[in-house]
Amino acid sequence: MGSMNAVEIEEAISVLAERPFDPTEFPYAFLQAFGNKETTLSRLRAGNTNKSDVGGVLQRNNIHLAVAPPGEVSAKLSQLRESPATTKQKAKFILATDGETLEAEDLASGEPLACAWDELPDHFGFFLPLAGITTVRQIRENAFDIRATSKLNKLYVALLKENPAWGSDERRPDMNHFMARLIFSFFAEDTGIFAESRLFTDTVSRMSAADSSNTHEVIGTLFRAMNTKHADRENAGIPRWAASFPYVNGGLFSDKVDVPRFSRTARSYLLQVGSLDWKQINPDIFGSMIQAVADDEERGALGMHYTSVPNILKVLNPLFLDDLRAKLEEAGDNSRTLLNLRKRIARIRVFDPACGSGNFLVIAYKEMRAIEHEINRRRGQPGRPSEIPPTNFRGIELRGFAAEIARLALIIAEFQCDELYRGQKDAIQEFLPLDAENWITCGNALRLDWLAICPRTGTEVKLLGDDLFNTPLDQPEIDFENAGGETYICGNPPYKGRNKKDSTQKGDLAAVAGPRTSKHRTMDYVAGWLLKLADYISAVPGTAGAFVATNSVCQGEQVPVIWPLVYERGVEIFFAHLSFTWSNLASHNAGVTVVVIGLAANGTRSKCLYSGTSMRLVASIGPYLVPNTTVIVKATTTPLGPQKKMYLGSMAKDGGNLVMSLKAARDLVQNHGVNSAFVRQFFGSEEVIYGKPRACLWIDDSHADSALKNAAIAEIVERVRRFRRQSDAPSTRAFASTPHRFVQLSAASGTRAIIVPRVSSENRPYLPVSYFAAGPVIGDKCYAIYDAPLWNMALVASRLHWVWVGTVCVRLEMRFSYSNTLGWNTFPVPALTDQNMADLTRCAEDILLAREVHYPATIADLYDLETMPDNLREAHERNDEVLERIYIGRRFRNDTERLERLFAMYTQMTANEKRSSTARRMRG
DNA sequence: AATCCGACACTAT
DNA sequence: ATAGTGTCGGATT
Repeated sequence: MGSMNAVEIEEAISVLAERPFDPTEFPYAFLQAFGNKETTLSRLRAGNTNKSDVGGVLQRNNIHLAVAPPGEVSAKLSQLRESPATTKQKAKFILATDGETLEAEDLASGEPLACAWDELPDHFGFFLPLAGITTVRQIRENAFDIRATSKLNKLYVALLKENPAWGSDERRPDMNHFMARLIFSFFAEDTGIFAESRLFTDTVSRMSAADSSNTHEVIGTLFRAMNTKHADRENAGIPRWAASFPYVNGGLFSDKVDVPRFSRTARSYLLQVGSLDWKQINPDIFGSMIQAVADDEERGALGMHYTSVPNILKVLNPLFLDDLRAKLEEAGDNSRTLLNLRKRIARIRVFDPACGSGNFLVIAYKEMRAIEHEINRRRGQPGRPSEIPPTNFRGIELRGFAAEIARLALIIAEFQCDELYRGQKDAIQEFLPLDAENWITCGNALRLDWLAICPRTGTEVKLLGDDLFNTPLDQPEIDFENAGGETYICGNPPYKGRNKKDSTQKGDLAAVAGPRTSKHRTMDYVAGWLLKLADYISAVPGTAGAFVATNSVCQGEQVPVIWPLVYERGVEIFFAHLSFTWSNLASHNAGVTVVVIGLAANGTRSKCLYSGTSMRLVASIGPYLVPNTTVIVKATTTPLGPQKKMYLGSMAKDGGNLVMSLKAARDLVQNHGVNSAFVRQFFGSEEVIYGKPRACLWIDDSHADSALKNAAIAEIVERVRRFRRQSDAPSTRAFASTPHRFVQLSAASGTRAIIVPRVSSENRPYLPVSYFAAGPVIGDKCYAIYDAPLWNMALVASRLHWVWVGTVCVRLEMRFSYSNTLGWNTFPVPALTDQNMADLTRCAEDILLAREVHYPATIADLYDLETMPDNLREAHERNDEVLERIYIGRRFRNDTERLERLFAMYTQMTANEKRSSTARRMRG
């Protein structure tokens, strides 16, 4: 099976449906459209793999399809359904067609499909499981949006090819604006906004020459007409054939913008896009798909950056929609209460300072219209004009095309809601001309003053440009009539981790956070939005906001950097969704793990913690998204308690040269005369967890000269030198002069070591930890405690430590990512008596002995939740029992209690630390 | 001089 | 192809 994405499949099916029906070739062409390779098809043709018993084509585990004699499609489908081969070969679909009609069935769900042959492209989504695309239901329900995206993309590319200058930075906005006008025109001609159906497409088709030479002039004339009031058209020289186009204006048609020249291909794509049924557009989904069209880098993943509505509602519902719905519920049929609620809704502003193509805004708008409609229905006023002004939905977006689409998406959403709740006639009547205001700002949200875009509400004075905390570089001059009311800020801003920001993004973050902390470089890019949100909330009382963010803003080193700055504004977390994966339509869903964080002024909202579908009320939510504690844990280089010092292993930075497989090392010694004294076992995380060491070259400076006399060693070392010299990082280049050794020899070593892998699976009930005698090289994917009493290992292996590290250290997606400074040194351990240490040492020994029994089982084997041996489980239970008795004199009831105790102890121990260091300073 | 992170990056199945 | 689970080394303190 190929790896075509939905957009590519749509294209292939469209091509198939446009060609004359070929009964012999159809089954193969169909399979090809879903990504089957030529070799697969030729084997089916030859009959080797064709299992059909009704004269069709049956691909195992896939589809049984057959061509029917004219008019006998239903009969053929029955035949396919009843065929024993269909069941035996586990076909997922059956399909029959005679080239006039087509019938099919999804055998798993029983869902039928019947359509005319040439409508097949409208239903391609039905068959997507054939291409391995099964997970996302939305894609099937939004076949139109994918088709439109695919065709617009072709048009966009063809236009850029014909007008290379339009791809430049200066002209790109014109190009984007042009595309937005086109999309609007297609929508308008299919929804009755234009006087006749297909008016735009037909006019272009009729008036422009087939050789495409004057297509741009025709379109330009139509756009000009739409920007000219009827009374002025004669003076403006608008020709008669453009007369039936309405006056649209709004921001959309007001500026004078050229039309790009069309090639023949571009013209034909234009007409194809126009022939789609734009009534079916879903502005939220379409927008997030189409925005990739104008993005050179993203175009490869066209249509794949769709964000699901349920995920967006994870932000909007707890932020304010749930409350509105609850108020609606309470109001019942009380006309007066309902009226007040309607007035309240009409004054709510929703502001997304990272709005992309506007899907948060569109969904918020639609949900609010639904509530308003229900109010009107209960008050006996169905079909009443909406009081919710689209100008209350504001956004900032950096990418020009996305910003254009966001504006358009809101316009379309408004029309569709009017049509749904008030009927087509009213919707059309009041639709034009469009409002002139542009309430989506194209710009850099971290550089703009949010108060200028979404000013304080109520009767206060205008606050344009009054930014309390920063001096913006660029201020849009927006002065909306201010309705008064609540403001809700929402969105899914971009994430860029510590090492992934480009220089512009670093600058943006420095502008926001630089004045307040020198550590802004460690913050994720998304933190800039969180800080500006906190600023806005403190400046405009009553505001609440929620963003989707990478979960690492609530973990590890970022917590002590970001959250004090939020709290310092008098702002707190009032709801949060714990980590979940943010999925899109990309086939290899490089998922990112996110949280949703809701912020509001201290004490203004009750606190809700969401996890999956469950929700619980809590007293407070801390920056680790843990209930009832707002403690922040800071990395420290020395242990807080009695635990011994833990060191990071040695870092290779060798371009994969010094470290090698055992086999390669053996080959060096046996066949290339390498002295075995220079070869040592090497352990990283994986090597520890799976008990499979690798090898590395380990050459002391004093032996470097003699080692390099060996040709094989010299060659390896030369490759290391080259790799380091070519590195972008100065910290690596600096070690190009000592290529025979690791860049960093761990600060310590010893005869025995307790080893802790850095990254490990979240599916184990205890952190992996191992114990080695001297000899192997410990790589930087491990930490080590050298020559320490074994009770240190008892701590690492405890459930208490699992809970602590899982909370305060960062995670890679959901994996544990261990840290000495953040997780080990900060781990609150009470003072230990000699007896305590002896007991814990015994527990650690028992754990090692329990593992020993199962030799050669690895840590991965032993700590698999399903198959963990009883004796090992018992050894850990005893370890936890002994340790927890030291903490509180009994076992903890659960992990929540463990965490609460640990945070309480941490607070106490760090307070003592502060006091004693102050005392030391005073004495000194 | 030491370490934290990854709108990830692999491998195994 | 996707479920499962940690490499690797740049950028930062």
